[in-house]
Amino acid sequence: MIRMGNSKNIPDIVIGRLPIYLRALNLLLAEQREYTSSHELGERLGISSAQIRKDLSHFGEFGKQGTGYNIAYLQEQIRQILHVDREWPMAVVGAGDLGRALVHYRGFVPRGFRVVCVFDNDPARIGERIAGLTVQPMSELASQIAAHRVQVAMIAVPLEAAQEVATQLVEAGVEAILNYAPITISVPDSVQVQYIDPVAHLQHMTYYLTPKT
Amino acid sequence: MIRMGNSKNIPDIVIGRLPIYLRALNLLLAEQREYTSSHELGERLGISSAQIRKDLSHFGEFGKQGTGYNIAYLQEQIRQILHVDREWPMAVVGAGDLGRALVHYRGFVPRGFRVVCVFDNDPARIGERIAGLTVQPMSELASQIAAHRVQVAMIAVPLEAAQEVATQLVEAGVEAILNYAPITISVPDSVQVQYIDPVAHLQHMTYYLTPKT
DNA sequence: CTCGAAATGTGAATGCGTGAACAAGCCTAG
DNA sequence: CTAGGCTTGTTCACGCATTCACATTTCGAG
Ligand SMILES: NC(=O)c1ccc[n+]([C@@H]2O[C@H](COP(=O)([O-])OP(=O)(O)OC[C@H]3O[C@@H](n4cnc5c(N)ncnc54)[C@H](O)[C@@H]3O)[C@@H](O)[C@H]2O)c1
Ligand SMILES: NC(=O)c1ccc[n+]([C@@H]2O[C@H](COP(=O)([O-])OP(=O)(O)OC[C@H]3O[C@@H](n4cnc5c(N)ncnc54)[C@H](O)[C@@H]3O)[C@@H](O)[C@H]2O)c1
Repeated sequence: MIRMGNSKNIPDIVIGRLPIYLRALNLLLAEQREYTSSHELGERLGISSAQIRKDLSHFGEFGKQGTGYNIAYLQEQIRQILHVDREWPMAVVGAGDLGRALVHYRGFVPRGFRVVCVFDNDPARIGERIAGLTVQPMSELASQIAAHRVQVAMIAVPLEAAQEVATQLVEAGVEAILNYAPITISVPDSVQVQYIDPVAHLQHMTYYLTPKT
Repeated sequence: MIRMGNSKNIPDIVIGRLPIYLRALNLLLAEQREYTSSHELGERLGISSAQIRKDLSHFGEFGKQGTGYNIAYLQEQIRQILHVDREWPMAVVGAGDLGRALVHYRGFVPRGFRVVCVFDNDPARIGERIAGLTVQPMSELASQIAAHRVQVAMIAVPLEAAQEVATQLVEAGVEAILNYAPITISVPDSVQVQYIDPVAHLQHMTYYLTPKT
């Protein structure tokens, strides 16, 4: 059985680790390496080798006993599992400091994503050009998202506007949202949402610190 | 017993949720609300009310039966638990697109953090002023971090440079690092590390999506 | 060709986190 | 003052995730 449990219900936490494995495999490839092992990967990532083997075993048998994993092959398999063996067009809403950094970011394309449109509601910003894209008014959002077949969007507007923007994105057909505004948004269950809040991470760490001053 | 288990070993995953609770309390306060309940918080955050009550009970008894939680009081308690009832000075390394957005970001100060210095190794960038700060050369890193009593730093350099920068930060005395470069870094166990990799979040979501084209 | 070292994939055991349920306490309405 | 509804803090049971440990396979050295 080449591919067991492919359509089974894989724990979400396992899916969340696959991008980390993929990141590590990219680096190993860049180092001209051909084979690696669950032990080496675990070492680099601070994860137990048993966990890596078990995670991968949900999707098939990618390794060889005594040898380990062929890096290029495993990388390709994980890319297929995560559906990043293609390029996802993305929309960015909010062309402020963060939004502009995201549009400029060259790290998306090599990993399966490309920003294809950017929106703002500030008349002063609309029309501005960022990395080859023109900032569009919100009135263009629905039509642009449809035209570019956009399923993935990033929200980079102030928190007061985040919920409304999320609603507009969902109505336009977006199915996955990465929200940078520090607020939990409400969307239909069928829409994927992830959050990035650097302050939450910082506060998590300061719990363990003793103030110096 | 007013404060039970304060020094006990609280599960790390619980600590990770406290900033989310804090974020929600900030919003409720902004809405002029005085009391809330575990049920309301759970509703807003998509978390079960039982979990919220259990998480909080690790640190003490902050609510009143029949009434719920006083928002301002609970907020203050969580701020103390997380040690953000003060302002942590922070360093930013890397004054590129992302680093500049971080230095400009006005969301740090209201939640307990302030960027006090920023570093880069590009001669063209050194001396540049960003939001009132001057970009410093890496040779200044150790002395500046000591002078400002910096314990927390953010890494916003290309991934090739991230490990070396992390090592320098640790040597300078930094105890917590928020790493934006998409690579797992190696530091002593005594140093806290958190990662932000938007692509990892995006890839996590695309697993659940069906490509439209 | 044989042997030993290395590494996978997987059941079994352990440990941890989550949700259900409830006794006890608080507040308000009447 | 009392009754009823609401909410907390906590116990318990369940289920999920992680780690352990090993049979099995592969490779390379001698
Ligand atoms: N800058 C950072 O480093 C950083 C880091 C983490 C999180 N964030 C979060 O990201 C978001 C954006 O941050 P920023 O620093 O870029 O802010 P910003 O103020 O520079 O940019 C926000 C942009 O959103 C636009 N906007 C406002 N309301 C809008 C609406 N209803 N529809 C469309 N566009 C709208 C504004 O015109 C502005 O251009 C904020 O929620 C912030 O908390 C920022
Ligand atoms: N721009 C984004 O939206 C974004 C999003 C997520 C993650 N990231 C990550 O954040 C990091 C920075 O991204 P960016 O877009 O700002 O890149 P950038 O190239 O614009 O900026 C990087 C800066 O780091 C400086 N630098 C390089 N090597 C250094 C060293 N050894 N010491 C000190 N400074 C050094 C460079 O001079 C440059 O100014 C990258 O690792 C990137 O993958 C960026």
